[in-house]
Amino acid sequence: MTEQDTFQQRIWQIVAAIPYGKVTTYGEIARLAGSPRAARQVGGVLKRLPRGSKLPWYRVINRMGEISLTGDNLDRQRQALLAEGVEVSAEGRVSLSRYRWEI
DNA sequence: AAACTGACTGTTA
DNA sequence: GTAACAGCCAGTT
Repeated sequence: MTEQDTFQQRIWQIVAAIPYGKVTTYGEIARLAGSPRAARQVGGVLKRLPRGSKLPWYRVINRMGEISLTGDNLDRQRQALLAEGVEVSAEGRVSLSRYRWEI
């Protein structure tokens, strides 16, 4: 890692800006970061977040309005969203029309 | 340097 | 609504 403006740093900054109680998608973050085709890499950045990071990584879901994680990880993300008032089904479904972060 | 990986997405059927 | 597929590209090995 360097001191330059890396892709990872741009992702961190954008995720940090997602408002409380709102969600956005991997693809939208990629677009805001200037790499509209790098949605998959956004997931990669979040996967490798340092332990103890304060970033609201759990506000990022996929374009279908679903949590992309599975198993226990899905449940952790679901609980984090429920804790800020975002309705999430047991399967990890969120209503994008209601909770999407609009810039 | 080359190969591999995958918290994704758009298209097609 | 589903499923398969190809492209995608930063990080990791």
